[in-house]
Amino acid sequence: MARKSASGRIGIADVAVKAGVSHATVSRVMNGNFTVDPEIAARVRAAAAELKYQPNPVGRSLALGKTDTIGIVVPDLANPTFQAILRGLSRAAAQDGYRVLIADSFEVSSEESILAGEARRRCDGLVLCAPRMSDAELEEIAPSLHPLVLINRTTAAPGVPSLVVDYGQGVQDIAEHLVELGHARLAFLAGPHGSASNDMRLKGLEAFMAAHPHVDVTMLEGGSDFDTGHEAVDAVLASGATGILAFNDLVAMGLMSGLHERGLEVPGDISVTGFDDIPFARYTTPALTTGAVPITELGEQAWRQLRALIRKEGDEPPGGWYQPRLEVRASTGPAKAPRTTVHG
Amino acid sequence: MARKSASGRIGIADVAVKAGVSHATVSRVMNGNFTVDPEIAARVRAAAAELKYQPNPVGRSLALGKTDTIGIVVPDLANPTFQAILRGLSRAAAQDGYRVLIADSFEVSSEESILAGEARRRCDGLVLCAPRMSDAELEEIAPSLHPLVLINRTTAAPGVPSLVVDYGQGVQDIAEHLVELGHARLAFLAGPHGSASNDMRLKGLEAFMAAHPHVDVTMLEGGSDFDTGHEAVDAVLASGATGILAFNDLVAMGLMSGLHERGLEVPGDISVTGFDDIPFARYTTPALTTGAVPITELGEQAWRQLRALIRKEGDEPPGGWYQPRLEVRASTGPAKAPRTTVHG
DNA sequence: CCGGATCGAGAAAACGCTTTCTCGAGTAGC
DNA sequence: GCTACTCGAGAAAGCGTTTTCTCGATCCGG
Repeated sequence: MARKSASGRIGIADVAVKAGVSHATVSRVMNGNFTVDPEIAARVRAAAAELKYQPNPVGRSLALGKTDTIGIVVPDLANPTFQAILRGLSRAAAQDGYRVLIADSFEVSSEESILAGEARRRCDGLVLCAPRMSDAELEEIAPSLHPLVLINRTTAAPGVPSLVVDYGQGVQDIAEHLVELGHARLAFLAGPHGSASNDMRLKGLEAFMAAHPHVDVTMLEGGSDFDTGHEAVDAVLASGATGILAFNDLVAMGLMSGLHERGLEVPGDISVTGFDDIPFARYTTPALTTGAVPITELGEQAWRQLRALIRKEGDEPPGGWYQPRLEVRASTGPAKAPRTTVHG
Repeated sequence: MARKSASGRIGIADVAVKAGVSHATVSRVMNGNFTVDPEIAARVRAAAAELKYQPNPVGRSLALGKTDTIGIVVPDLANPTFQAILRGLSRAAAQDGYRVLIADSFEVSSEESILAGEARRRCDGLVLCAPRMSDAELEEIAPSLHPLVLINRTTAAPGVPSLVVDYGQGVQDIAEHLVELGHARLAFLAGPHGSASNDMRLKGLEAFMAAHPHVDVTMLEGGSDFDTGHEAVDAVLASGATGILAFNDLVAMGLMSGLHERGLEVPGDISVTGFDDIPFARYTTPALTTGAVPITELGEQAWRQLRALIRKEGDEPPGGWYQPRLEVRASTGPAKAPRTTVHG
């Protein structure tokens, strides 16, 4: 516990002494309570200014029962998608005087739940970003995490808004685009196992395949980063596909880089598409055709939802559903004459 | 104030009642204090488990005078360099049970100082990332921010470790590389005004120019993002330079993209270099020659420094100086026959 | 068998703040 | 001129912990 007094930092008590009033009065002045004599208020303000007094947020939080902080749990801070969400969230929250505490689970889904709980306890609310945990686990802990907003994940637990991108429709749009360009053999470079957004893409592809029985779609194992794409070159070539749907832009970039090393032309030999439309997608060579998701906006929306929950406002429509927009750039083009399997 | 009791959440008091002991004993048990009867301890633990009790971090922070949180202030969260630092910092801090609070100043240097102070008060320490504020201002507020670690910036204020990348040497290495390839006309696409790391690059170039009076170096206005590079195409071409040192990888990527649109070959017509070696640099086409900085490691080191300060250990050597490593990739090549000014 | 040392746990103070409660002083009303 | 009411500010409680203080009980040696 406590040294005799003053932990070095100056507190409300020091101001009170200097101004010759009580703590209570100082607090009242600092919080703009007008039931205090203007002359005294001025004296207090002067004392506070002179001592450069700034209220201790921890004491404040304890008394007020709020921290003016929200938490965000992401599976991988290295992923530009989550960075963008974080950015949007942070900016939006900052405008309302809230700060963001980050918790990176490093894709360890077993830790996620504890991490979320711990983060939540320090904050007034939580954003759970594409959690990898099971539906059952999510549903179980959701109530204890309230106010809670989910991104790219839904739950049966009540009162939890979800912001989700319709990846299923997105991949269908991309696949359609490739088919229109004459590609008859497609390949999908899948994302991480257990990723809900990957499942949505898979479902979308199933729908696509049902609607286009004549199109051949190969499923390939994958991941979510450059290296995944780069290492997938052999598998992609072996598939004989001429139109490749990469899990996201990162994978697509890795793949394009790998194809380039093999001397293959994009889109001359093979068309490549990404997903997300991260800022870099516009500047690859060739510029990447992708499913554009307003990622930063997603973060902003997450804050709005969370804010409504924190303030117990009911007026914010709960959750939201984002449609990716097909962004056609230079990495896709007409299919060549049907290729046979080529060994790289 | 306060409602009668229990704000919904269960507290130490509830556990105490259920276990039939005092708050104090519960606290002792939770904190592994062994001066408590094992039988009672078990009872407390059982009660705690049954109620799913988790200590309130705010109350804990107030009593302990620590928050187990550190803050980081960055000028722009959209910048991959700062993202990487954040990632390294977050990961390293997490391993020691600390969380990271982020504060994005959005390049508004006037806000930086207040932002830093506010963030600091909520945390046990602060990392100030390439602050844009003036030397005087930095030196003035530094003491009130202690424990404080600076990245890419130094200050005369005592007790403030600095982790700085030797951008000056880095650009010199890159410039040398270009000269060795036969380039006699270089151009530097500068970074943001007021950025200390830009100043360091400028100093490095001055040294280079002094050592290479026969090499022509044009200074061009710039910034730190894609668009800066993209928009600089005209200026670059007008300069007649064949070797371009972009402020960082982002600018280089934007520039390459712009050159590509103009039908110019990199490195055939013009060699382009970046700085930082962000993950994307390896995957551009052509892959980007750049000055590689161990950015994530910088974040980790920042935590080590900060931790030493927080724990009041003296054994951590204060600060550090990072040498960029020239990473030669495909975006640089032999100079063509000297070009005359070309209009794009 | 008794006194001093030991030990374990409850009571209470402290962390720094906000807010209710309380009470004295000033003011208006009759 | 005295009561009733208002207003402003100090006292104190409370937020949820940790930790010192205190004290009864146990234990040991003399």
